[in-house]
Amino acid sequence: MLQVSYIRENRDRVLERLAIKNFKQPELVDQIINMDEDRRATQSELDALSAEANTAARQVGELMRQGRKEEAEKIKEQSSGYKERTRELGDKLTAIETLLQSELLLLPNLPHDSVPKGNTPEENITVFENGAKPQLPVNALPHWELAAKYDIIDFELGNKIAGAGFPVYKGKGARLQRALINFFLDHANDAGYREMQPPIVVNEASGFGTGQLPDKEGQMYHIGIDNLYLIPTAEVPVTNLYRDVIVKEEDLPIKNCAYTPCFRREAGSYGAHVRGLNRLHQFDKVEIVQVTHPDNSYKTLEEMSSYVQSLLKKLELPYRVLSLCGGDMSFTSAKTYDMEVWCAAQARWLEVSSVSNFETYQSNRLKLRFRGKEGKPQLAHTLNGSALALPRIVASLLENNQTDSGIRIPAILVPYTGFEVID
RNA sequence: GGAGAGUUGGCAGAGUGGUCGAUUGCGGCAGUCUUGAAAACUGUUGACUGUAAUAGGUCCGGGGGUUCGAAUCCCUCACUCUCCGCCA
Repeated sequence: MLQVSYIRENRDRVLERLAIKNFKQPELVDQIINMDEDRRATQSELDALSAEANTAARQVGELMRQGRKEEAEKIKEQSSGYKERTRELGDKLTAIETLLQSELLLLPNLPHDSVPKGNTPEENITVFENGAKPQLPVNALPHWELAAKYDIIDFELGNKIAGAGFPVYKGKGARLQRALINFFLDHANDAGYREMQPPIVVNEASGFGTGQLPDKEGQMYHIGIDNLYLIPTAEVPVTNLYRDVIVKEEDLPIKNCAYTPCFRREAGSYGAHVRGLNRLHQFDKVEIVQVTHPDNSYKTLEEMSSYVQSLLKKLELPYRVLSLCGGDMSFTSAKTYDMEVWCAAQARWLEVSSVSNFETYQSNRLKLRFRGKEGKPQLAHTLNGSALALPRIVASLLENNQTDSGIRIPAILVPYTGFEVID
């Protein structure tokens, strides 16, 4: 959520940046500014009235103490009207504030100056590409067929016990999952990220804190009886650890990592692009999250991007890095890099990580602040990224590394899997 | 699932209708002392809103009520803890 004070003081810049994001309702900006003016006027009116009422009440107390009952009674009578008038003004103020809040929630984050213009994925800019695409034999198989051939991932069984999008990993397939999780966690720890193991359900307040609620309610699995949500990403519980927190400036940056399963309803998805592991309702992911000083967040974004790339290099996967254009970035992000791996048999790039700087957009909602040596608490910046999401990494490993004698496991993973080939 | 207790500032913990945004202790910060540190002593120390700066206003789990006046009384919701039961 953007800060009203910032919008008020930087109207033209806000409009200009929103245009980069292809925002369709620029008129909201002026509406918000006007509403805020109205809010402040009403607030000061109410404040003045409350001050009067407070003074009168204090006088009554003072007179009673002195035993001057009659005078006290007189002021009491005069004061009886305050209640209704403050209530009226208070109701008006609440109404304005509620409306203002709901309009503020409609404004996306402002894209950083370095974010390219554009509305569609085609307009994203490839900033880096690494690794050669493997040349596969003509009889190469897509990963879902490889999964069946080697009996390592069973979509049918998952279908039977849960539903589509909930695969069962078997034997070496299951061990590969476990190996990847440990590989990712170990490297994140080495890179200074403190491991957390959060709940995989969250309450409503947490859903609001990171912005999944109210707008993405339908994307999460909801446990109605207890009013809890299955997390769509570890970002939600981990970032919410710092909700309503004022940290010390010297404790920044805070670096956390977490492995969790992730649950997404993916309502409305269909077609060949969601086959096999390409899109699932439940998948595993290691997430990295940072809370930084505003001065350092863009340097941190580059570091996180490099870190994710280092994992892809170690896994020997061909990948590219995209700088997302304004129109393709998520609502809450100020700048995003997507990492995509090449899946040779499908001949497609698949997104395996998205690294974003949210600047103060999340922290404003979360009330996540830091306090320096002097001065008032100010909002910190938050960033997060996948490091990494498993299914598409597995898809890419299976497709790219298929040979006549089985699927080759990259050397870095062998200590984790305990085997070199899936056959 | 049954019964009970509780929710106050970074933490602990007072406060049961009127100078209470809140006693006190710890912690933090600054100073005195010291070569330096510790100890001791002194002072200081919540957030939000608002103003050019003052002032003013709001906040004692959330919401509502009673009252001239509510942290304090009433209603309601949420959450936490303890004991019993069940159980990985």
